[in-house]
Amino acid sequence: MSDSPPSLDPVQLGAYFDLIEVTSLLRHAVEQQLRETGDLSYVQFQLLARLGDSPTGSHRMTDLADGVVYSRSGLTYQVDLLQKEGLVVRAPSPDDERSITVTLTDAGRALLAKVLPGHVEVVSRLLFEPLSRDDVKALAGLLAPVRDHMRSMPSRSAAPRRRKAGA
Amino acid sequence: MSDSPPSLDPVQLGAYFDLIEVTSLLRHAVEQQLRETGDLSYVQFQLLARLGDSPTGSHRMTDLADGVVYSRSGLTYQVDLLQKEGLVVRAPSPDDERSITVTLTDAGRALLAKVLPGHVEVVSRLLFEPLSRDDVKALAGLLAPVRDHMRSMPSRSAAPRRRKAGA
DNA sequence: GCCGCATTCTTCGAATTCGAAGCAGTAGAC
DNA sequence: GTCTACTGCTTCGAATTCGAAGAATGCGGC
Repeated sequence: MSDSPPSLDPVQLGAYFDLIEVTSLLRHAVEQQLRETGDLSYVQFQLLARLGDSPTGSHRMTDLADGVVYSRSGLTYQVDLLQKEGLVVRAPSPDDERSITVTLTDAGRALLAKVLPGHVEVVSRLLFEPLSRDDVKALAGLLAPVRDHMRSMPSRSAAPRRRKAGA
Repeated sequence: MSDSPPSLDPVQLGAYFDLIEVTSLLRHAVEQQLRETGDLSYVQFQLLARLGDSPTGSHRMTDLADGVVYSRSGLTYQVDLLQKEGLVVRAPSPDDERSITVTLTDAGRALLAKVLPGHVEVVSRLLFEPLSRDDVKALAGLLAPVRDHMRSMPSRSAAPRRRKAGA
């Protein structure tokens, strides 16, 4: 029940804090750039980018929400906005009537292309400037397993149907 | 004007995406834990933690806002909430009448102590479980320079009062 | 075929978030 | 001393965010 000390290494603590701080600062900077260049929020950009990466240019709502770590209702709201701007289109999925398939339009692709260079520029300048090529490789090698680990974790309420719901 | 290619290395891209994804997932998990254990949002926890770290248990509003990368008005709102809960106290700064000094109360310290173990547990399980001790050291060594670099950057509009505001 | 349960998406209300505007207090020029 | 610009904090309105509840579809056992 208590086989771990109630605190983290100083090194761990530093890594954790820096991780949060670096990401916050990066996000903040990127957000400004996206707002200025394409009037997009960070989530909206992430959604467009994910759709643009897909071979079909489409994804289901649920997969998008999980992908960018966002609430379902929040995603509905954001896709509404994107659709109003003509950047994406909603259509019922062919194989599952419950699902909605979101697809990038040409306008969406164009806007993505318009904001990408500036986005890349900010990320390069803020995140990658102080890192050598090997540093980046090391960072990627460190983060990928963590990502996989987190994605494979039960989402903190995955098995509540386990009788009793005890503890 | 275009001395950098309009795209990132695949390795850079992977590192960037994983960074965002890892932090989003971690934040999400931590948020749930804090909400359940102490009815705190992540920002609120960060604020209490920062105050708890300070030798005096206090900080100026502005420094807190900058520290956690938050808007000034947002910070006012959050400190209001914390004060209503009796977790912090506001007082005018002795040396500068404009500044407000926020100080952690005993109740705040107690709540911090109450949520910390669970917090540490989540971070350990999600972030550090797949990383060896050396991995963590490497990660910290990679992120610290990036943090310093970002903090030293002009905040994207830092020198607009410079005549002409030219590029 | 039919019932119960899970999954998908949306609507709704409440809470949070930000930027712009406003109100002191401070500091430097003169 | 006084004027002007700047800093630190709060108020305000608008936009976003989430979770809970609701409506519709799919899936399994029988």
